[in-house]
Amino acid sequence: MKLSKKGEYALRALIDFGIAAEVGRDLVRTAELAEKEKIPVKFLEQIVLQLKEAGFVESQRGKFGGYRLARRPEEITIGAVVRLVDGPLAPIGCVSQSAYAACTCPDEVHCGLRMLMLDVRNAIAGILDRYTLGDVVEVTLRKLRRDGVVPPFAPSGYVVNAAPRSVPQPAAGADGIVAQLLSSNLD
Amino acid sequence: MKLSKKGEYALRALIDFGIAAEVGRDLVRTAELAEKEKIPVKFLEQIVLQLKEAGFVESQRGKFGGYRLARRPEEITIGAVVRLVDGPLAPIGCVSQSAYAACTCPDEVHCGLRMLMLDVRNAIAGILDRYTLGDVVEVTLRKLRRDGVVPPFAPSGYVVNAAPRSVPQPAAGADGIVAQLLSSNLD
DNA sequence: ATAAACCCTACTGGATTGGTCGAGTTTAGC
DNA sequence: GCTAAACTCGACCAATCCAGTAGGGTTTAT
Repeated sequence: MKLSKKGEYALRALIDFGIAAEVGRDLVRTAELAEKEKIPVKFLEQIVLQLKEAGFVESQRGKFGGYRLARRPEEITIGAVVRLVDGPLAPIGCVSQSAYAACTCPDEVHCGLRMLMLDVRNAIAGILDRYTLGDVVEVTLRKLRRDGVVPPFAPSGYVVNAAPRSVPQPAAGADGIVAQLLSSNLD
Repeated sequence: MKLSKKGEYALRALIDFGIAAEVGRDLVRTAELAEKEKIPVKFLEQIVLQLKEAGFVESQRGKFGGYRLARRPEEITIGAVVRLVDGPLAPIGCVSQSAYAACTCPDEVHCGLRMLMLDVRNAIAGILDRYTLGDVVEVTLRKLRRDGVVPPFAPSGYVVNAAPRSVPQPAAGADGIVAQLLSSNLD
């Protein structure tokens, strides 16, 4: 049930673009991002390019160019990014919503395994399609602020406890760690 | 977030062994199972052998031999089987309980992505470690019975609505499809 | 003009997947 | 004890995917 390195890098990159935006930084260069995230530059370039083609990110070419988010972070779900880079979320083709494929089993209708895997796929999608880049950026920034750490990509003169963020709506029915971090004001 | 073919076949095989046991059939031959499930025989042999080494299944060698479950179906969680065949459930090493591996990201403590992936891994494990082979067999048999289909591996003379099953305890807090199927007496 | 950035395509070594093949070894029944 | 039917074991294999490398080409600010 793995997320590929590519998928991980894509998400890390987007999160960093989100943090940069939040912190008042416009463009971020791939070289800079690669160094910070310890990702091979040329590999990251490919990934970010794919993110651009998909409309998650936009670029400024030429000297002093770079990348930035093309949409508001709350409009980018994690699920959409993972599907783009790693394909369907479902563990098995016969329960995929976005890319159904009949399985080889002789009796799909009575297949208990299929029901179970449907639960798994719904659980995964329930999280990944519910939370957005905005949520993850928010969680990350909160943790950084709590520890008094200056966020990456902050322009010089950035003050750590600058903007007290508006508390976002916790996702209904969610009881995971992210939901807790988002709904509580502590930690 | 895929389950491998091997993992799928392993589960399908175990479910069939479970059904066979439930239906009064002792040993099942790999050839028979392979044909029913449309799995290449030699591939299935390898898989079943691995299931035997792990103690899920036991064999009777020689003519008229075959395989059967080595434990009660309620004692075999789906998660244990998937871990055996496909490795850790966690989408990413740094949130794996059974096989933690530090990720390459520079700041694991403040990583929002990690929190999110921890939620995902908990959601997956919450399902796969909660439900057992017994649950899946039960769901499958119920659906078959509802439609008046005679289960596979039933010995001749098997009566479809034979044993009214005891209603198992629905897993607390679970709200997936499997939980519903297990807790309701209809459908 | 030049340097610094993004853009694009091709390639590649290693691992994994999803098997196949060919022989053992064990056992039931004649 | 012979034989057929089953499990057991190890090697092999083609294709695909993964995780990058490599090497330019194009655009833009100064």
